[in-house]
This record gives sequence, structure tokens and C-alpha cells, in this order.
Amino acid sequence: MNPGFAREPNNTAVTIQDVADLAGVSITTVSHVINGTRFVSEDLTQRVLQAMDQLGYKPNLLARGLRSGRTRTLGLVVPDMANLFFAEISRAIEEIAFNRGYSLIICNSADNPEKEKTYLGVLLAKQVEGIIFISAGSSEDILNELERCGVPLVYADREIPSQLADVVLLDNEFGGYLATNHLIQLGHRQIACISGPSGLTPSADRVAGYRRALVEAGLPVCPEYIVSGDFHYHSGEIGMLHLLDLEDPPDAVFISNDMMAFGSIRAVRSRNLRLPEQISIVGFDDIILAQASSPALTTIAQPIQQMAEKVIELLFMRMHSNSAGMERQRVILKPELIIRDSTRALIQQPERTR
Amino acid sequence: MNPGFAREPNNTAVTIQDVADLAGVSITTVSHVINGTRFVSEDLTQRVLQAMDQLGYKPNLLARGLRSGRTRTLGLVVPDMANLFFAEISRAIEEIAFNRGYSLIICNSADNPEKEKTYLGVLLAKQVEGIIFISAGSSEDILNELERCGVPLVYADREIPSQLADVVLLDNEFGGYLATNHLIQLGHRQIACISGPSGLTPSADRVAGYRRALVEAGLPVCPEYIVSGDFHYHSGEIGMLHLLDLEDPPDAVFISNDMMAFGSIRAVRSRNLRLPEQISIVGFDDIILAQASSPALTTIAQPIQQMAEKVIELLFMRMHSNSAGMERQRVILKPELIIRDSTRALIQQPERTR
DNA sequence: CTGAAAGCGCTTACAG
DNA sequence: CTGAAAGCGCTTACAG
Repeated sequence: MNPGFAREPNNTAVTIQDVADLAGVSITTVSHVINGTRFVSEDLTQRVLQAMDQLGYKPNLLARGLRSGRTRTLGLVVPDMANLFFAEISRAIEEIAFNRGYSLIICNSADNPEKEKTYLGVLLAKQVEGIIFISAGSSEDILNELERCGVPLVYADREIPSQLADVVLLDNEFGGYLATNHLIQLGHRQIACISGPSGLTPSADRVAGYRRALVEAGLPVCPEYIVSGDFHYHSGEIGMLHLLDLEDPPDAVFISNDMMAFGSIRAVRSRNLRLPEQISIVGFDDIILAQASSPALTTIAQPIQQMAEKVIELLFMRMHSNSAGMERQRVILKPELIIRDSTRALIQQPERTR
Repeated sequence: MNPGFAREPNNTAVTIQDVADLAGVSITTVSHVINGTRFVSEDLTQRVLQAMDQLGYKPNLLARGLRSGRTRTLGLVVPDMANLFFAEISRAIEEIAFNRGYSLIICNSADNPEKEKTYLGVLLAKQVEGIIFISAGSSEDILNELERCGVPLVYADREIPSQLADVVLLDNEFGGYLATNHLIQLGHRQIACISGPSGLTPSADRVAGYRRALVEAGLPVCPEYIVSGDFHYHSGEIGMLHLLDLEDPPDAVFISNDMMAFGSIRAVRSRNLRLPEQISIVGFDDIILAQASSPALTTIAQPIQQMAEKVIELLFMRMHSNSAGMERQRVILKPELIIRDSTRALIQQPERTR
């Protein structure tokens, strides 16, 4: 359009042919020295290497992928990359993948099944070699289609209906149990719970663990003590406010993720209640800021590094080996209770103030 | 290897040829109905659409990209995707890109220039149409090479030496000034600062703003009141501990990012000091948890959404239009002081306790 | 209104 | 020890 100002046309990427020409060899030879895929004499190797260097040659990965069928790219779909838990697990996965020579396309579904579906299509169309999928609630149809298409696939974090693929899960039920039981051991009896979005298995399982702990301790499971959030910060605040406004408010709350727990702390403070003196809370996830909040958050730690490693291990198994007949793997990791300063033993008060 | 258990070979992806065959048209026509790139009769259009649907056809984006030279993919390099600030800006950028039909390859350089360099090469080799680069400190040589190769490029967040490319920055100096001035207005006189990694312009600029505020107020700039961190949580804790151990500890601290501020809060609590009664702190970034910390953090807000929009706007300008002659853009956004509960007016004490 | 064919930049049998 | 050539799956002039 404006040739006078046009960028230098030497952008026209340098190709393997240019390297071959400069080195005075065939593109076959260039390809082989790049990939180390057959013996090339010392002399030619040197000439090729020098030509590549001189021209600043970078292989076109699209062409390579198209021809070879190997893209050395993985796809990761997460519901919310600005949620610290997902950010941390994404980073852990990215790092392991990188060390194995793979790049990762991270897709943020923003908790939107439509977007999730679009991204899955994009990943497939981009010929990723494997997909790690933390679902935000895609329909069974879509998942079936995905599983059928044969791409190596591992689900993480969230249980999925109709699974043919491998899955790496946390024992969320046990986590909820651990958290609630901790509160019970501390002498609390009025224990509420802020759940995550209904329909997500981690959320449901955590609440199930909460219930089991109560039942085992012979405590009643009180419906108005279970309020639902959405795993986001704000809903923790709303949920806690709701609980505090109850006629008979709880003296301890199990909040099913740390983000909401931070919101809850804000609610507690806005009511001028003291934490943990007047109310104990335990979160879930152990994101890095759990240690930094005031008071530091008692929480259930997810073994993020271990999850990431397991996910990649399974994915590579499916990608590489003759794993065709291998039966579906279900890895269930154990969470751990991390006791900090947001919980404390209930001091029996002669009469409840407030 | 084990054909009996081998996955169904119908994985052999369905191609445009398969669609053409089934629809009884040429691949040219299929291509044109997919891309809406020339008129195709209603009849053929329907047949193609149906064939695509029936076969579950997905265009191979590698082939498309190779042929057309357009990959509809952008690359983003960030220093630490598990840092909430970068996670949030990544999400914002991802969303805008997605809405424009682009996918984003997010690369985590982990503050490692070597990895950063590798990733830049990967992005180029993958033929991304543009790169958004938040540097963790690459050498000038690499940046020069990058700029020369002609890929549309915009730097964000951090100033870069030898810039030919556009850049979107925050006025960090002004942010540091705002923060420190706020403390001064509150009556504080012993104001310390925890900086970020030296060598990073945001960090240096924030400290420069801190200095300017002190100087303008006629206060001394005291070297031992400036301690350096690395923008990570832990260094904020260490830094604050150091400051509190000073013979003459500060009564207010400007901490140059929120992550370190959270670390500092922990330090303050470990010394049994009360915040903000005994010490005021102001952070920088306004990540979402700043509101949720206890006390809620007074901080300097970065206009993340605006930054993301500006970055994409500039990048698309370079990618699409005849922007060849357009001069380098430098967009400097203004931060904002968000007053919360971690700062308060200094109560003049008859004599300093501790 | 539609199709045959060239070609994007690689890898990989095949041949010598 | 090395090269000529086919072909991956598309898009896009070119032709009719």
C-alpha cells in the first residue's frame, strides 16, 4: 500500500531452502542436521550450522507440525487463570512441559461452557498432542466427542461425567472432612459451610466431607448453615455476611476455597468480630497468600506440584507409549490440613454475646 | 505395535478433501464456504455444510497458517504467571484477544532470561502474528534481534532499553509518589520503602517517586530505610523484618508491590505490632486480594483492563494497518491511590515505645 | 458460478 | 554418506 514506508521485505522468513543454498547442500541434509536424525559429515554439518547462524534461521513450526504430525504443543483449559489456585497449577504444568520440550497453550474458559467448547476446538485444530482439561462444566455431549476424537486427554481437579479419559483428582471429600473435623476437635459445635458452585464435584465433595464429619461427631447437619458461593472472592463475603446475620450464627465456618475465605475475612471484619477469637474459619487450597493473610489462614492444602507431575505423567504415557490397552487411570491425591491462625479452640462463653 | 489394542485409526483426521468428496465438490469450494471468501451457490453451500457436520470436520490450523501466513495467534511472555498481577493482566489480554478471534500462547519466563529467550524463539517459530512482552530482563542483544525481525511487538509494564517497539507503561514514578505522599499527609515522617528487584524499571521508578515525595516534603532520604525485595511474597516479609529490627524503625512503609505487602503484614504480625495503629503500609498493584487482606490494603491501583486494551490496540494497529511509518507509541497510564485500612494518621506519641 | 493446480516450509521414505 | 521428490492440508491466484 505504501511501499515507501513498508517494512523491510527481508521479513520474508528465511527458510530451510535458503540455508541449504548458502551451505551448498540439499534441504534434506539441513533437515537432518537440525534434527540429528541421520549422520552428516563433519564438514557439511559445520557449513549448515554456520549458514543457519548467519541467516538467523528458525524452523517454521507450522510446516514441521503439518508434515511430521508432531507439534510438541499441549493444551490446558482452566476455568479462571486469575484464580490463584489455577494460576499456580498452570505454572507448575507449564514448567514441567517446558522441561520436556513442550509448549503449553493455556486457555481461560472464564467459567463459560461455550468458550470452553470453542477453545477445545481450537486446540484440536491447532493439532496439540495432548489436552489437560479442568472443566467449567461442559455438557456430556462435548466431552464424549472430545474423548472419542482420540486426542490424549487428562482431566484434572474436577470429576467429569462419562469418563473414558484419565483423571487426576484431589480427595475433596476427605479435605472437607479434615477441615470440619479440625473445627470439631477444637470444640466448635455450630459449624457452617460455604460451598462452591453446585454442580462442580470438588465443591460437592467438600461439602460431603463436611457433612460426614458432622454426622460422625453426632452433630446435626443444619441446612441454613450451608450457603453456596461460586469460588470467587465476593461470594465468600456475601456468604459470610448471610451466616452472621442468622438468628443463631455459627462459631466456625468451613469455606470451600481460599478465595472465598479471604472474602469471608472481610465480612467478619466488617461486623467487627474478631478472628479467630469469635469465629474460626478454615479455607481450602492453600494458595500462597493463605500464609500472608491476617490471621494466616488455616486451610486444606492441595499438593499442586504433585498434581501437575501426575497430570503430565499420565498425558505423556497416553501420548507416547503403546498405552492403548492400558485401562483408565484415576489418581486421587490426598489433601493435608495446614493449621495456622484462623482457627482456635472454642472458649466456652457463659452466654453468647451478640 | 499392538494393533489389536490400537486406537481406532479413524483418528486419521478428516481433511478438507474428505469433505469435498462427500459433498461432491472441489476442495476449493469447501475452502470458500468455510472462509466465506467467495460466493457459493446455496445448493453447494448446504451440501458442504452438511458434509462438514457429518464428518465432524475441523480445519487443520497448521496447514491454514502455513499456507495463508496468518495464524490468528498471539504470544504473551510474562515473568510469573502465578503472580496475581500478571495473572490478571494475562486474563484481561486473553479475553480481548479471544473476542477478536485470536488465541494467546502464554509463556511463563519464570524470571529467567534464558527461558525468556527460548520462548521468544518458540513464538516466532510458531509464526505468531504479534508478541506482547513483559520482560524479566533479557539482554539488549536479544531485544534488538527481536525488534529487527519485524514481528509486531509491544512491550508492557516494564521499560526496555533500546526500544523500537511500542510500549504500554504505568507511571510508576507517580505511583510511588502518590503512595509516599499519602503517608506524609498522614503525618508520618519515618517512611521506609521496600523496593522490587533492582534493574527493573517499575521498581526503580516507584522508588524514585518515593524519593521525590520525601524531598518535596523536606524529609531526609535515609539509605537504610530503603531495602530491596524481589516482588515475591517472601522478600516482603524479610524486608519488613529487617526494617523493624532497625535501631530507629520506620512508622510507615511504602512497599512496591502487593505480594510483598502481604509478606510484610505477616512480619508485622510476627512482631506483635498492630497495623495500622503502630505502622502504616501502602502497597502497589491493587490485586484483588488487597481488599481482602486484614486490614484491607491501601495501595496503588494499576488500571489493568485499560492496560490490556491499550496493548491489544497497539498490537493490532501494527499487525493490520499500514502502520509502517507510524512512529513509536509510548502510552503511559496513570495509577490511582486506593485508601483502605492499612494506613492511618500518625498519633503523636509522647515517646516512642519500642 | 466452480475447479485444477501451484505452493506454503518442512520431513521422510526411497534411491544411489 | 547425500539428494531428489513426494506429500502433510490447506489457500489462492488463474482459468473458464
